[in-house]
Amino acid sequence: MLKLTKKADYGLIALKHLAVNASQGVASAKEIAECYQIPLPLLAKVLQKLNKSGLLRSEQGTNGGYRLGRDAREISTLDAIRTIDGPIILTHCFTDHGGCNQSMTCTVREPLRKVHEGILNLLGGISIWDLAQEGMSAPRGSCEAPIPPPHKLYELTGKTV
Amino acid sequence: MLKLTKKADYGLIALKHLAVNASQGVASAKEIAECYQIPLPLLAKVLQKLNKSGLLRSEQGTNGGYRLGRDAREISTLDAIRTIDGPIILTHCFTDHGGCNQSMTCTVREPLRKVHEGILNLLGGISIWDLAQEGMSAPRGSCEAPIPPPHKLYELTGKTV
DNA sequence: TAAATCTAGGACTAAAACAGTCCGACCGGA
DNA sequence: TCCGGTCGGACTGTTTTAGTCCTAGATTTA
Repeated sequence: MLKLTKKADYGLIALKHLAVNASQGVASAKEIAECYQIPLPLLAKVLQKLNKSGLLRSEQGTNGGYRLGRDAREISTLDAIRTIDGPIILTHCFTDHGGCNQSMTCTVREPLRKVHEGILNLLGGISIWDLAQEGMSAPRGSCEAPIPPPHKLYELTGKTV
Repeated sequence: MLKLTKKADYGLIALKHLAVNASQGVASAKEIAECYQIPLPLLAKVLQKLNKSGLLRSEQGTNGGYRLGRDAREISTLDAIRTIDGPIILTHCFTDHGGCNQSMTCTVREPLRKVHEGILNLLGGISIWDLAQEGMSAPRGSCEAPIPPPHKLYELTGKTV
C-alpha cells in the first residue's frame, strides 16, 4: 500500500540513466534493459509513455534510442510518476464528488487532502537531475559486463516479498 | 497508484467518529457502519485490527462497542494506516536488499528514500485529533436519522468510480 | 439459567489492478 | 532493399483489494 509500481521504478531508473549518460548521445531501450535487468518489452512500454508525454525524445532507425526531452533539472519525479502511473489519488473521494454527498461520509477528506498536497510537493521538488547527483559511480562499467545467466540471477534475487 | 485503500479510509473515518463522539461512551461497529454507509463486516474487520494493535479498545456483550485506545492526540494517521494496510513501502527495494546487489540497479533508491521518509513524517504529524477538529458539524444528527431503504440508497451513492 | 446481542476471527469469492508477453507496423540508416 | 531500432495495441497470468459468510466466545438482560 502506498507504494510505487515497478513501472514507475523502471521509468525513474531509465530517466536517471539517460541523465547520467547524456553526454554519450542516445541510449536504446535494449541497452538500458540489459544494464538494469529489466524486461525489455516492459521497459519499452514505459519509455513510450515518457516519450509521448515529452519527457523523452526518441530517435528511430539504426543506432536509435532515447534521450531526455528537456533538461534533467526541468523533469520532476512527479512528472515521471504521473505520466507512467496516472494521476496520484490518495482517497477515492477526490475524483468523484458525487459519492460524497451522503451526510458526512467524507469529513476526513479535507485533512487528507493536505497530506496529498504534501506528497505532491515532495515529489515535485525532486528532479531527475537530483537523482543523477547521488550514486554517480559505476554507471557504464557494469553495463557492458558480460551477464552469463540471463534468467537465473533475476529469479533468485527478484523476490520482492 | 499511490493511494490509500478503502480499508484505511474506513479506519480513519471510524477513528474520527470515535474521537468526535468520545463523550458518548462506546460506539458499536454497526452504528458506525450505518452512519457512514460502510459495509458492516468489512468495517468490523478493520476495527478488529485497530483493536488488536491497541489503537482501539473493544467492549463485548450487549451495548458493547469500541472506544479509542488512547488519547486522540496520541494516535497518528500513520499508526492507523500502517496497522490496517501494513507497512508503507515506496519502492520494492526497501524490503529486500538482496535484490539490489545487481550492479547499480537501485541507484534511485536513496533519493526515493527521502521521499519515503517525507511522506512518513507527513502522515506521522497528523493525529486523529487533528482530523476531528475539521468538519465537526453534523456528526450524530444524521446518524440517528431513519434510513428507510437499507440497500437502495447505498447502491445509488456508493459508486466510487 | 437461558436468550439475545454484541465482538472475534478465519475462510472464502469476485473484481480490479499490476506485471509481463507477444505480435505486427513503421521508420531510418547501411 | 534489408536490418536494427522504435511504436503501439492486444493479450495473459498473478497479485492485491473489496466484500461476504459463517462459527465461536463474551456479556448483559430477562
